[in-house]
Amino acid sequence: MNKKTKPNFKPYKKRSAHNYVFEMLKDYIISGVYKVGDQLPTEIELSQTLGISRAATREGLRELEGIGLITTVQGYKGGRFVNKIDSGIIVNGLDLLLQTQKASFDELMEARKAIECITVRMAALNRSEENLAAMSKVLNLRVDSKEEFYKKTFDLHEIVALASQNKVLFYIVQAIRKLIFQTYSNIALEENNIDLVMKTHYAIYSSIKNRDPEEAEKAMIFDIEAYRNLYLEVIEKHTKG
Amino acid sequence: MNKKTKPNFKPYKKRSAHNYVFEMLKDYIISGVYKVGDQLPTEIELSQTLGISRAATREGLRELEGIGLITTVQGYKGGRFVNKIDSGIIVNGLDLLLQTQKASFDELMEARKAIECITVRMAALNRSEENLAAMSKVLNLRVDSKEEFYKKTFDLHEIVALASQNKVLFYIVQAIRKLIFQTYSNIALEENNIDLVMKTHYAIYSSIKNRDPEEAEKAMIFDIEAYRNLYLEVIEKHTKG
DNA sequence: TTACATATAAATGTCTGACATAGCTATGAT
DNA sequence: ATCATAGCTATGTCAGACATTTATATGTAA
Repeated sequence: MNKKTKPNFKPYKKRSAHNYVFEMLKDYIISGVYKVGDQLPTEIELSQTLGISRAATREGLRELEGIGLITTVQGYKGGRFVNKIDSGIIVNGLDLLLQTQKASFDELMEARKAIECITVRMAALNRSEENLAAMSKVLNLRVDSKEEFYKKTFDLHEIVALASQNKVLFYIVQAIRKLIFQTYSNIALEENNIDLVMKTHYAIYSSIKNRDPEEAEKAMIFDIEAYRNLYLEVIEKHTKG
Repeated sequence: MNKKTKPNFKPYKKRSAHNYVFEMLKDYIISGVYKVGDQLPTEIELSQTLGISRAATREGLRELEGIGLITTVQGYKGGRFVNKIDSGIIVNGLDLLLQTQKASFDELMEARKAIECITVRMAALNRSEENLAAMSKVLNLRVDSKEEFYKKTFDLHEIVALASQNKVLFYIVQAIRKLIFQTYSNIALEENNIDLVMKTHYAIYSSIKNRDPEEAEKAMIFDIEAYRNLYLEVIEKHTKG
């Protein structure tokens, strides 16, 4: 038997201590033993229970923190707490990726348009009555500040994506939208722009209600391009002023 | 001034030691000071340079490992090495998300179809001559094993996504495809299936060459649904046998 | 010469135990 | 009532020793 082809038998399952902590807690969190908001055992408890030093235990916990599964809080009543697992868990990775690969604002908006358009079409075909009710409720909300209006906009798009009845698309749309708003922040809407956005949102709602994918897509395109243009205008002003 | 509204002034930027290590190295990696494959300074060097204990340094490194930026290798010629930043960096997060939210195989395939269809349409409109040449080269490759055929299939879809000229879509398509193949592994293709797939791939290539988005989308749908059906057949057999 | 065993080197991995710090809570003085 | 303070409980940090891993170099025997 050649040296090169000799199989490299490894001892049965000899993981490092820190990795053991990481994998074990990850599994517990994924399988729901620890739920959102739950506090993990303290470092000391964990290390004593597992027979692993505090240092190695902390390394495992730090890796969990890296992938976004837990949050660490120092001080009295502090500890490690299980995060909610939502689209946020891919936003950082996507951000990192697009930053290093130097993706442009236009590419991001184009991708958003492409994906959110197909999503709104599916929403028009698959929406439930509850989805409609939720959209209607959000549309009829009175808002008193721009912040509330942004929130309302975010919520509406979220329900639309949800109405597609496809979780994968839902989370991807959410992630892209979050990334756009966190990277390029919110534009300063003028009163007349608010009116325009509200009309467009109502058009999206109507066409979804009428199960009309063509119209829904048109309205969505209009909405997204309006945002894009507003953003570019603001940029324009800034670079000039 | 009320207690509740009293601003909580924090000392100017007092980060924890481990977080300092994490952020600093992250910035260096993102900005390209450390490039793909580069070895970071050893723990000891880092901790001595920064005046931070080895334990805290290791925690920061472990967090970097969590987000997928570096890989740790033990032993002689070991160390910490900078990873390639590609779609892989979001695959784990997406996997985690879909696992906990219990997204189905069908939802994943449907999302893939939706996104890869719009991507192939854009490819048909935006493809460059280089893209065509790359596709042609892959299509004409002789393959001797199923593994090589899988690789070939993967490469073709990758070039198609690239031809859309949109990095965001490219990475999202890649991430979804990787997730599908790593989760549901590869189906056992029969000889006649290979022929079918090759014909379909050629149809995708032709329609992109002809700048025909409609035909390109049709071919892509055919390709994806064929894969889906083959997979379901295999599952069927397994549950019966 | 070749194959195999062994030593070495250079990195990460682990452990212990002490002390520092953060931040909510309760207590007591004004 | 308000403010300062001490205490509690968690994480944060440190120093220093020793263990483990693994490629490479070295030596040894067939």
